[in-house]
Parts: sequence; structure tokens; C-alpha cells
Amino acid sequence: MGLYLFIAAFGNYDNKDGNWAGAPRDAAYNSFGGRSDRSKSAFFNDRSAGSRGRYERGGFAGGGNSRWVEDPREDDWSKPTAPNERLEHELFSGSNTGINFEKYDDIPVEATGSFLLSMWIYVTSHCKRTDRYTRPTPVQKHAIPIIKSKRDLMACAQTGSGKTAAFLLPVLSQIYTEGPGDALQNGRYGRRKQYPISLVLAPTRELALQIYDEARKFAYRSRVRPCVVYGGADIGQQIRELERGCHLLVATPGRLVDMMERGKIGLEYCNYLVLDEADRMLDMGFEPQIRRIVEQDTMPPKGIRQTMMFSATFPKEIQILARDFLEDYIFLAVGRVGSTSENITQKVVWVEESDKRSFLLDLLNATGKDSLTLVFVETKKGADALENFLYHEGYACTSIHGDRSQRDREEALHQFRSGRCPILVATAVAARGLDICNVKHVINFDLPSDIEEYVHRIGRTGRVGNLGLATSFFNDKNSNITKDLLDILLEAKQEVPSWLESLAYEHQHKSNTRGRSKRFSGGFGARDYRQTPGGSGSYSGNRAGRNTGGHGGSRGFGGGFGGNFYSNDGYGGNYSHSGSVDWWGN
DNA sequence: AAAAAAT
Repeated sequence: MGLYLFIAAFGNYDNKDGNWAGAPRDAAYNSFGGRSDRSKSAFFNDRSAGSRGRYERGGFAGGGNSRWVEDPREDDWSKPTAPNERLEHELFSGSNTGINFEKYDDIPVEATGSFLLSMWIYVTSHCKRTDRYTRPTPVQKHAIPIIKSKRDLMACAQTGSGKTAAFLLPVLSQIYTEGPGDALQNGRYGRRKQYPISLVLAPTRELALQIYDEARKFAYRSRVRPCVVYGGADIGQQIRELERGCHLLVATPGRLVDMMERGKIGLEYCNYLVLDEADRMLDMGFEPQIRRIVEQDTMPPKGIRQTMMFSATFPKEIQILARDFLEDYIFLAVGRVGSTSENITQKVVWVEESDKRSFLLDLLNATGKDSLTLVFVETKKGADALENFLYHEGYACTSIHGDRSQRDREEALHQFRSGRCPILVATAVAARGLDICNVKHVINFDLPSDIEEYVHRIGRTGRVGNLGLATSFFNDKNSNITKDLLDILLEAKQEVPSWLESLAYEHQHKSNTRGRSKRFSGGFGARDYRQTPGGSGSYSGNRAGRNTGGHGGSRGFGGGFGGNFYSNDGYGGNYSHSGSVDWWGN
């Protein structure tokens, strides 16, 4: 019976206190019929609701591909299309160790939302222990109802928090309910130019691909066709995929601009815009492309479209972007991934540069053969060198960095995910966003100079309730991160080596300005600046810097916040404390 | 300083 409550929650969101409320009133929620079938779910058995239509030989020059012709009587997007066993298998039986379909037989399916919910269970069960999907992550719990209530959203959250589902589910749900609108005429399959209803922008190719993969799962048996475009891959093939129909487009900015200029994509009917990892995109210099896409083209203006921004931090640049792109938005801050997680044991060891390799071998030998280890290095050259070294030492390993071809990158990731190469040597490209299940051990062979990068890296392990270990090699080259690292370790209640403590103490006294972490000068901001007029925080943690006060430094927004801000509802797995709402009922 | 991303 619990599922019904989940769906009820989708339909009714009380904006004032952020609670679920009431029972579903929307008739659309019941249009799937309330069958409680014993085999699989009623949803998967409901062949009568399969799409009516036919394939027709394409009449285009150089075409010849068959295309789907919609039966005008069946343009109800809230109804599922016919099942496709081959596709179902492709989407849902991938790398996971076996979803227990039988387990869902007893679940009563009573509302339209089950369409999405079936997908939800499929997808979430991939990365999690079987009992994990029983609860939404904090960002899901809060973002989904906000998006469902058609409000713009600025969310401080990171991937790995279940963020992808947090925007895909409600966006798809709304597309299912409302149908394609004008885009039905313009988003036709076979059209040379496609008009997606929803656009998701992501900073890296792999992240775009990953979001696309999730979208395909959630969109299974719907009329929504997801596509992905990113650089480094054959553009011709991507164009052909687009021409088969595109309602939800996931893209990296550069390739999308390219596609727009080639006249392959029109954004006139793009009612949902998602900017994922917005801070990262700005860091990477994507702002001109993003503005080109959002402001200098045909996309509906803010207020007409619904816009959702996700960002790990909330510095000045992101605030400006939020002001420009979002209309009367809801600000949502949930904790950060990684550091506050009690699931990750963080170790810092002093290792001289020359000892790193042999120390690494010791660590690898101490690790179980079939558990995944992710080794971070600082440079692309370093990644190649280390991979080579490990390879010659007889370890099954691979590497990923920006100088490798896109094909190699994806292959490496696949080899790693599948366990064929349980050791992956990576640069920063793999630090953020990538959701790799079962990474047992993250090793910072080279520590990053940026604490946020560190947090992202260790967040690759200990995901969704699993236990993880993060080991970092530290030596005098890493003094710049000493203070921030100490803060993180203390915050996460980790063991702190005494040498690190004294080093941090020395460092702080040597340089009183540089020693101040930018986290506390607002860089890692997760506070809605609109509540603090003038930009100088009314609440200033005792460690907070005031250095960005009126001038608007390059990062941050003045003021600050105390260290335990994040402990409230942070990620890290223990979702059982995430509030009084019981998503699944009893 | 290095990394990422359109060709």
C-alpha cells in the first residue's frame, strides 16, 4: 500500500512547510487503472494500453529508415507504450547483480505514478542494497515536490545524492501528465530539426552520458525519447539519433551549441531546463555557451519555462546565474556528499613522493581482489605513468583522463564498472558526478590542492549506504590543503594524525589570510543569499571570513556559516533520520 | 599548475 502514498506525495506539495499532504486529486494519477496483478506489476502486464501506431518506411533522401507514425487517437502521453523485452533487458539487466522482480509482485499498483515508480525501483535497486530504495535521499525528498509544484529551483547538492533522479522523475512525470503540447507537432520523429521539451546541461561527457542512461531507464515505455549529445564522439551518429526523435536532451554545452548552429536542435518548446553541476560548468568556462543556449536563442524565457539549477557551491557567479535564469526560485540546501558521511573512513598518511608507488602496491595488495579501487592523480601524464607501472606490476588496471579518446574513456569506465579492471587511475575528470557502484577504496595518490575536489573524490566511495575507505598520500607538497583537510576530518569525526594537526597549526600562524579556507568565506556556500540583504550575512559563523563583504569577491557572498551547517540532513547514507515523512507508508 | 570542453 505504501506506493500509493508515494504518488500522493507527487501530486500535492504544500509549499509552505515542505510537507507532503493530502490524497491525489488529479484524475491523471489514476488513469493507468488500478490493477493489482500478481505477475510482475500490473504496469508491465498491461499490454492493452500499448501504443497504437505503425512503422512507415521513411521517404527521406538518404533515409530509408522506418519511422514511427503516431496514431492520433493515442496521443495520451500519460499512458505507457508497449513493452519491449529486448530493450527492457538492455536497460535493466546491465551491470547489476540481479534485481529481484518477484519482490515487487506484492506491491499494489494503484496509480499512474506507478509507471514512474516501476522505473524508479528498477533504477535505484542497481546501486543499492535491496533495502536501500525504501527511502528517498534528502535531495529527492525535497526537490521532487518543489519541481512538481512547478517552481524554479536552485539546489545546492551534488551527484551521488540521488540528484539525477531528483530532477528526472518530476520532469518526466510532468511531461507524461501534460503531454508534448506544441512540441507534438514539431518534435516529430524523422524531423531534421528536433525540438526537445526538456534540456539537461552537464559539465562532462561522462556525466552527460550517465544522466542519459538514467533517463532512458525512467523513460522506458513512455513516449519520451531521450537523446544525448557531447563532444569527442561521432557527430553524424548523434544527429541520426536526434532525427529519430528527441524530447529530452542531455548535452554538454559545446556540442549543443554546435548542434544548434547546424540547425539540428531548436529550443522553442523547451519547457524544462536543468543545469547540473552549475558551478563546475562555470569553472570550466562554459558560461558563454550556457548564456548562448539559454538567453541568446529561442528558448522560452524564464517564468515560462521551468528551470532547475544544481550546484555544489553557491558563489557569486552562481547567484548571478540563478538571478538571470530562474524566476522566483526556491532555494534548497542539502548537505554535501562525502565528508560528512560516516560511511567513509578517511585516512591520511605521510608518504614521500619517492615512496608513493611502493606504498600504493601495499594498499592494493591489502585490498580484496574483486573490490574496486579508484586511484586519483593530479596530471594526465601522471595517470598514464602510474597505469603503466601498475600494468607492468601485473595489476588489472585502466585509466581515464582528458587526453584519452572519448571511446577509450568510456571503455575504461566500463572495464572498471564491470570489475574486469578493478583498479582505475584517474584525473579530476572522474572526481565529480560519476556514479560508480561499489567503489570500496579511493586513493589520493596525489592530493588535490582544492578541498572541494577532495570532497568530490572521496565521495566516489561510500555511496548510498555502502561503507567506503579513502586513503590520501600527504607530503610537504600538499601543505596548501592542510587546514581544509583538517577541518574536513574533524567535521566527519575522523582520526586525525598528530602531525597533520601540528602542521595545520603552524600553517595557520604563518599565513593568516591564506590559511583561511574559502569554504568559510562563503565559497562552499549553501545559503540563500536573498535572505541576507546586502549580501553580507546576518549570520556569521565564528570562523567565517568577512573578506568578501561589499565588493563581491570572485567567490562567496560575504558572511558565512558555522561548521555544523551541513550536519543537518546531510548525505551520507543514514536517511532514516531524514524527517518525519514516511514515503512508503506501512 | 592542471584539468575539463566543440572542431
